[in-house]
Amino acid sequence: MARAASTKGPTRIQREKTEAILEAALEVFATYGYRGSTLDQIAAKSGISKPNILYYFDGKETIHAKLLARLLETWLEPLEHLSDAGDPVDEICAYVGRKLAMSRDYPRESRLFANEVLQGAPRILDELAGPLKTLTDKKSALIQSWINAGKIKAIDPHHLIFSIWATTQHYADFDVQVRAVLSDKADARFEQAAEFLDTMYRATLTP
Amino acid sequence: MARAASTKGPTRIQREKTEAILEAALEVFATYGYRGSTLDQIAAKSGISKPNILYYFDGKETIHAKLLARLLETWLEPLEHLSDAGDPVDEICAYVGRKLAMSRDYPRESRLFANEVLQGAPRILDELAGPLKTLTDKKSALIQSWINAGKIKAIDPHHLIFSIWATTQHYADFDVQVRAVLSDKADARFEQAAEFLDTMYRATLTP
DNA sequence: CATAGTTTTGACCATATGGTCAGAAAATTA
DNA sequence: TAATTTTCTGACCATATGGTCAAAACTATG
Repeated sequence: MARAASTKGPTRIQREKTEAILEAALEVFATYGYRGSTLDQIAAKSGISKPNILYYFDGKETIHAKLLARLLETWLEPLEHLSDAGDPVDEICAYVGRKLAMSRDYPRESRLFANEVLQGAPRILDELAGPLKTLTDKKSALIQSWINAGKIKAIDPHHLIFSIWATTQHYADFDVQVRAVLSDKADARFEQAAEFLDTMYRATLTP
Repeated sequence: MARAASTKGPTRIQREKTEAILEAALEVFATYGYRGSTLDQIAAKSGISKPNILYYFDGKETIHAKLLARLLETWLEPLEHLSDAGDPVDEICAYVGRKLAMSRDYPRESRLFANEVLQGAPRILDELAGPLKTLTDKKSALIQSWINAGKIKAIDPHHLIFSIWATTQHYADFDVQVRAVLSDKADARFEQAAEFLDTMYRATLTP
């Protein structure tokens, strides 16, 4: 079996191969979705034979589950960092910036998530209704407290968060479209987006 | 063959069956993406046997292509209606409203499009780089003229349009997530969104 | 280096899936 | 109603795909 004895951790080979498989799988799943992806594609991309992949993972489902679990760990992080330390408007704009940076630096993760949610989130519905909702409610309350204190304009906190998710993830999920429309100016899309979004959210929030 | 003689149009049966197949196919493709969908699913949902489906359409690909072609016809319509007739801010907000209404009334079409673009738009890349880019450039120029005339605040027109697409389509494409987060208040999501987006874009655009 | 443990593979299997086809059933027309 | 055309189906096929397994190849260690 691939699982090493409980006392020792995974061997070097196990770590390397497991990582190579997950790396290739992320690429494939993010591009074609769960059902559209095949073990043969992952095998080809990782350079690891299909039976060997199944030596390290129980099956296609398990690989996908592992990727999603990893993703969810880091996905909520930017929002968690939203605190009442600094100026509310700056705080929210900083969150927008972090989220946009994630679209730039981890577009595959964004697409993996988008594919999953778009298809009804069959494998992560519990996470959405649980941890995600809990965190969103908590941060919405924080935003509401800022509104009550007159520090930002009165808007619906939940929908503000939705709009931030939508506008930032758009640059990863709809990248092909963004590039097609911007064509020659596409290279600067993230800098342009950063400036536009900063302007928009400052205008929206500044009292 | 299913194709009627060139002189006569399609028969009643042809119209009905073709429509039933496309209706079922839209449902299936929007939910599972192209590769994730099967003819058997479409057959089951439409109540038309697989061989009979293939009597009306050349194959899976053709059905999908037909749906995309139809979609693109109507997809750009809301943006085309953006004119310099009324007040610029009202015009843009009206466009946001139309786009949000499409997410509410045609969520499957939105998801079909999202699935396609998310996976690299292999079948509609030409449409994006052609008609979509042309229209977007034209309307960006209109928005820029409003900026030059001092009628709205100076923002990047292309990214304004992206943000409108993102925020409105989010309510169709990420519906599961929106509902999970709003839970008991989910029923009113479109009214809430309409109000929030109107507020945000007025704040962003009003000079 | 010999042995025990780990990793890798080729061959293979069962099922799913897109698609074909000859002929039956139904509808239309003469 | 008989002939003709359109619509529909069961049986079938080729390929793709997730997964299995026995044995080979490799690695680490006493």
